[in-house]
Amino acid sequence: MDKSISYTDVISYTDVSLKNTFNLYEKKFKALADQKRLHILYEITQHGEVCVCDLSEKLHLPQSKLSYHLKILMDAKLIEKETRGTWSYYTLNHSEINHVLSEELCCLFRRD
Amino acid sequence: MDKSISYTDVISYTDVSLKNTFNLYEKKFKALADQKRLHILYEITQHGEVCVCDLSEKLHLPQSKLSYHLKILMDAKLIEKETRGTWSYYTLNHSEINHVLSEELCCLFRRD
DNA sequence: CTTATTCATCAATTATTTTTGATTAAATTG
DNA sequence: CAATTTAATCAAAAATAATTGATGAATAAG
Repeated sequence: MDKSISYTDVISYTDVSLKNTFNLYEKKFKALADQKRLHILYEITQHGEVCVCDLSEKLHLPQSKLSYHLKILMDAKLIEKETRGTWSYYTLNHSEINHVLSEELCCLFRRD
Repeated sequence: MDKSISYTDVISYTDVSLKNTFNLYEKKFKALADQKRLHILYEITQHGEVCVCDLSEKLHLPQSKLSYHLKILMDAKLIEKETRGTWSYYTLNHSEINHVLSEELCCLFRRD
């Protein structure tokens, strides 16, 4: 049994809410920390909404890879999904994106 | 020899500058995508400037780990270093930070 | 009801990032 | 100059994340 004290333990002990805050933003920035996912956000920003098949053509990526990356963006709440028929349409979660990203990133990864 | 065409190849062929843009932001968001590094930025935001030994106490992390994480923030140009004597003092690179992060993150990871 | 389409999920492999402990370098102090 | 302090770097190991190809679920269309 490992009884050593980890970074996370110490921080949670001294300041739980701060630790939760870092945790939350870590997840969001991790989702943003990938070229392919930034390209996905760019395409959604440009077109308003896109389906997986649209993205597959634009990014030259197979469907399984796109589903993987879209899930990461979804879990970080940076995008939202609406299913119509067999298609899934993805859109930006503006409030979350705009909360994190500066206005200067408008039209690249966010929309005003 | 691998002749398969990668995502990066295709994108650079069709739009070099867009690919470079994604590359640049990927690096910045990667630097932000870690609890410990967010905590480092928070401490710098709070105190204006900090040395590695300050951070070691505050975050309960060994020096080598901090140097590693500080280098990642430096490479992403999110922080700057000034060495005085045997100490290295780290400060925020406000223009870069504020270019990327929203004003709503003021006082957490940026300063206005 | 059979076939086709769209997309999510899964397990195994591969790649990347982080940690660890030690070593090195530079500046300071006695 | 020898000893100490501060911090960067390095190589090996451990931990995480991404890719791959296949399978399965849901809807639509013939």
